[in-house]
Amino acid sequence: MTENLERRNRILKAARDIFAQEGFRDAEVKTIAKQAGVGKATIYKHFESKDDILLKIVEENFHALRNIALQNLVGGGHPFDRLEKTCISMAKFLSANKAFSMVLIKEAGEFMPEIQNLHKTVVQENAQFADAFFEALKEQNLIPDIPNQTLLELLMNLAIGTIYAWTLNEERDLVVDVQELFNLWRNQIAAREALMTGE
Amino acid sequence: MTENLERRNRILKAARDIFAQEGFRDAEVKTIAKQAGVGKATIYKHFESKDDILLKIVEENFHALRNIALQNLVGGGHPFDRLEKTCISMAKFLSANKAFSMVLIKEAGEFMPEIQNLHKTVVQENAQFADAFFEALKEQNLIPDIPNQTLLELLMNLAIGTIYAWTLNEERDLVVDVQELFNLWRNQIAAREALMTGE
Amino acid sequence: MTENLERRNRILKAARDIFAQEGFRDAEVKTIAKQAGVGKATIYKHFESKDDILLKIVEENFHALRNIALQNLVGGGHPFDRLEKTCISMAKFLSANKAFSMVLIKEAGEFMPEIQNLHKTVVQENAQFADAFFEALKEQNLIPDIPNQTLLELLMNLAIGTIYAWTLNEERDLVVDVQELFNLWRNQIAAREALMTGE
Amino acid sequence: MTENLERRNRILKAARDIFAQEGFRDAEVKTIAKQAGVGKATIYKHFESKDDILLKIVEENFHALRNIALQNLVGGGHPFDRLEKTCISMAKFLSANKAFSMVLIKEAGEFMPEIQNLHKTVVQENAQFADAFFEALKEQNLIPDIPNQTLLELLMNLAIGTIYAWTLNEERDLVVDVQELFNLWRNQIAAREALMTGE
DNA sequence: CATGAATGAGCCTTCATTCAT
DNA sequence: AATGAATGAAGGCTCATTCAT
Repeated sequence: MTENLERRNRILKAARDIFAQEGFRDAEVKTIAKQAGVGKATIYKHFESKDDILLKIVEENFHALRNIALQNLVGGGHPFDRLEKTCISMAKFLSANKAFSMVLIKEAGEFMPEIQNLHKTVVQENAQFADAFFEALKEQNLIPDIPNQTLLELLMNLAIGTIYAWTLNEERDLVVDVQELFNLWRNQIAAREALMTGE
Repeated sequence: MTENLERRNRILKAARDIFAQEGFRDAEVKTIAKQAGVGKATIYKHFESKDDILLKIVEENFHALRNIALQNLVGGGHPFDRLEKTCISMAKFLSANKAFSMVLIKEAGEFMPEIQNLHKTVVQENAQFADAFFEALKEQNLIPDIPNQTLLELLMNLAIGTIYAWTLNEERDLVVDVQELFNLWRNQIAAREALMTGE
Repeated sequence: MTENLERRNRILKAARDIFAQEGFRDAEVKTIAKQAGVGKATIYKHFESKDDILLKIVEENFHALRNIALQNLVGGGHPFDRLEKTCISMAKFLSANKAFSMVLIKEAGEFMPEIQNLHKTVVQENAQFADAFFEALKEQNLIPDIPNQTLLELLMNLAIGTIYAWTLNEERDLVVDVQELFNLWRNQIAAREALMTGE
Repeated sequence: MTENLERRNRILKAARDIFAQEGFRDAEVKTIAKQAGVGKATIYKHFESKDDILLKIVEENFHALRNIALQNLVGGGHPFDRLEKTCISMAKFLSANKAFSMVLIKEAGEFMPEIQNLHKTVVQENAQFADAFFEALKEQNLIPDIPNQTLLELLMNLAIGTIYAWTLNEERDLVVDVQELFNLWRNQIAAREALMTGE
């Protein structure tokens, strides 16, 4: 049974890689099978169709990514630190699953309604969660006093853009990029603090 | 001959729309031909292959986009205003050519090495140009004193993320989004100015 | 256009032959295409699917067969002679279209509900027609005074059995077989006449 | 060992039913295995291939059918009565094994040369046997004085047609149909006797 | 010259058969 | 010894591309 699971994971991994390299449409089931070291028919024992493989990849990784976000955000400590820790953790996950990230960016929202729904759901969930979070940060003047929705979109767009650029560039390191973003942010905050108090 | 050109443009426009709606791989040449009001074979009189159509779409729009950027950046006025004007102009172009934008986001970097090269070229060109630009802005403390390369990447990522989100969301208005971004920026700068001078 | 029709008929003929030789399920579209001298895709320009080809073969030949029956039955002359002429004509048609006959016998009633419906329709139509016909024959004592339905089934079964045996045997000649059947019948009638009148 | 035999019979029965319902080509080995309550591999312990199952089904039932024919024909009593008893017995066997009958009618002569050979063998055997039989009937004027070969074919065709129609029609009862055929025959003979003697 | 009919390479998926447990 | 998971050959159908009209 664990043998079975291991095989399933090999297929998923192979599919992620192939989808990431060649795109979903261009990827052939035959290639995935070869890369996974299984026969073509075996794939259809584990998944209903080629579409189903993509769906499962997105679903399972989305699930993992959401768990990472939730676990890091709800911890103790300063909200800003928690945000940083969360983003770094997510960046690490995406970095460790670059193939998934590429698939997500490439095929998201275009291929299957299921993926679109997933996307919307996650955005909504995060939106609600982020609301309370932003307020806490604003109280300490750590972020500008602009509408939470605007802030979320701003951060999301920056995040998506950063991830998108990273998927296109072999030499980029997403975790470093994110870390530098926070460093920059901290510096800006510190500079402002200095302006307000120092003078 | 002008008849010919008009036909070619009809094909390009149709292809942009179909590619944007269905994705490059799912789009059928037959559909493009029907939408363009020409026969399938006519398409092959103007383009070498289906791939070639995509390439030409990206090339020509990239060219137009670059021209917009150059024309706006090199003008007179305050560098920050020029940046804003440039971004707004580019947003308007992308907004007016949403199909192209969607195609670019969806297929960029994945499909053909040619597109990747285009992308890199444009980034490099802009990098060199931006260098002088950023320095001017920094001199007036309009942007933080961080490496130009970092700044460029930051802005590019934010831009790409904003565009990406816009392509996925029917209700978004890219020009408005970009304008708000600059408004926010101006407000932040103003707030800091107040801090420095007001006290 | 007539070119198109001729191509369609070539495909139908090829399909009939291949279906007759190898059975519907074992027959490959590729083989039919090769035999018809067209490409595989051309077949799908004329027919929706492999199933559709079979359906069309049966429909069109059923139609022709029904016309033959109707045209011969309604003519003038003695009812018995008309019956004989009709059966002989049908036998000639089946004989000239042995591939169709084999397909009909092999796949009838098993493969598609459409074919079953066709069969029922034809039987019902013939049943109504036959009713009047049998009565005329009975009045002259040319057939036994048993229910028409029974008579029809008897004849139908004999016909089907004769055709079935013919499809399995390369050396048989259906027209000769049917002719002999009628000769035998006439002899029997004559013998009975002799008995009744002669003595 | 008897355990083994019982298993084999379960497989044969299941195969008969599935073949009858879905046709040989459409029937899946998996389905047969499930219906028989055994694993797929077990089937291949008992039979060489899917084809082999069909062959064995036909062979064994043909054997049984031939035994029924021989046992009833060689008994005492009037030849005509023996013929009737034989046909009724065979009809009963076919009726009790409708699945086999359907398989036989559907796949006979088309699928495997082996089945064709079986068919020919049985026909020839019956032909020789029938020869003596017909002569006896002719002596009593119970059948017309036409060549035995013709008579046999006539009867065979009628039999095959009757069976064929029965396999296509859920509501038919083969035994009743055959019985009525003989009743009709007897009535006709009686009527002729009356003509000859009555006058 | 513009066209759409023709084409075959190629894809996803199925299923008879094998083999490791 | 019985099994079902694994497999690859094969088949129906599609679509980018060509070509005859």
